[in-house]
This record gives sequence, C-alpha cells and structure tokens, in this order.
Amino acid sequence: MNKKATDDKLQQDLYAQADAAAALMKTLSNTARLMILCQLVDGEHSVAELEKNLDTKQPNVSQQLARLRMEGYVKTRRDGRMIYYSLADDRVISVIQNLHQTFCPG
Amino acid sequence: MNKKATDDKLQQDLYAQADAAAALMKTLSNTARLMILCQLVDGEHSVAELEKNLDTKQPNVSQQLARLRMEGYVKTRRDGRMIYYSLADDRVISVIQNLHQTFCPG
DNA sequence: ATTGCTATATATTTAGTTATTAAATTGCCA
DNA sequence: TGGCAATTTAATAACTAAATATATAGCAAT
Repeated sequence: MNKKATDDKLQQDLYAQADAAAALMKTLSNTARLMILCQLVDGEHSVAELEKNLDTKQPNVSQQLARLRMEGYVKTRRDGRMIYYSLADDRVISVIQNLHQTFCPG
Repeated sequence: MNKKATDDKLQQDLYAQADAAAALMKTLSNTARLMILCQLVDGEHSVAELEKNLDTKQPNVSQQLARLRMEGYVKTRRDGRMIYYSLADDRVISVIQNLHQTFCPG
C-alpha cells in the first residue's frame, strides 16, 4: 500500500469515526434525551421515575426512549408492569460525564 | 427560601444547563461542523485548509462556518484575502477532546 | 479594468425532528 | 374478567435543518 492509499484509508477511518461521533451528538441534542441519559448514569430507572424529572409529557418520553433503544444506547428490563431502563453503551457514559463536568462545574 | 423553592431553582438551573449542553450537541451533530471544530483544536486554519479535509462542497463549509460564528463557537481573523478561523469557546475544546479520546483511541 | 481566486450569501427544494393527541398494548389484582 | 396503571404506538401538525445551485463581494496581480 503506497503513501496515498494509506492516507486515504486514514481519511476513511476519520470520516467513519466522525460520523459515529456526530450520530451520538445528534442523539444528545435533544434536552429530554440528554436528561434521560444523565439520569441513567447513576443506574437504572423506571419510565415513571425518568418522567418525573422531565418537562415533557409521557408519550414524548416514551418516543425518545424508543429512539435510544433502537440506537442501542439503552437496554430495558421488565419487572411486573414497570420497565427499567439502563445504559448500554460506554461511550455515552464517557460523553455524559464530560458534559456534566463542563456544564455543571463545582 | 423554602425547600420546594430551592428544589425548583435547582431544577431550573439544571434545565438551563441541559438546554445549553443540548444546543452544543446539536451543533456538533453535523459531520462537517464536527470535523471543522476538530481541526481547530490544534490552532487556527483558513477556510481553504478546513475545506481540504472535508467531504463536502465549499458553500456548505461556508454555511456551517456561518452558523458556528453566529453561535459564538469560533472567531475569525482576516489576513489579506484569507480568513482564519479559531475556537472561541472553552467548552467546545473540552467536549471535542473527549470525543477524540472516546472515538479515536490509541 | 478585468481576470481569477477566495470567501460569503441567498434561494429553493427536500428531508428530518419534535411535541401532541388519541388509541392500543401489557401486566397486575380484586 | 373487568378495570386500573405503566408504557408503547400511531398519526399529525409545526418547526428546523440539509444539500444544491447560483449569485455577490473583496482582493490582488497583470
């Protein structure tokens, strides 16, 4: 593989990583989703618990949770009629913790 | 101030910070914008330099730069006919560096 | 002054997102 | 099995962003 080809491969990887990062950023770009993930950093919560700390109605919470599920950022566990959500992606934890330090210092 | 009022105030601050963080996430949720900001972490660059490493056309780069300017995340310096961009917000640097560690480890 | 390059702006079309209301599941318990 | 509670799904309306093409403006050299 010559120099140019190596460069192209590095560029491709860079784009792939940038796309992945941008996709995560898009997921975090909604206040409700961001706060859901924040709450999940310290462990699992039921939908009702999550909803309590959000300024939006329950079906919207559910819609955002559905998106987070589909994207693989959270996983669920059913116990009776309650559904408990928890984080399923280490990168999310890293980014959320960094955001907390950056935006809520002290 | 009673307990409830204190709680409300904390909640308000939390929402305000969450909104600010979500707004930054939205800005970073576009691959072109994200890569522009990545490039600026190690110092200022002209539009032409930035464009070279992007997989999009010039008007789009310009459009994204305009948005970054408007949001106060970058500042510009003119030298002749070139305009040099650099970062203007410390929180962006923090988040980008964290993303780099998270998505481009090693 | 006009050619060419760099940078930015505008317009249009297309696509995606968000929040809301209403209706539908799913599981528990009397 | 009838009813309530928790959650999801569906449908829609209002908003926001994207890409593309095209146009404008500043500067610099010949």
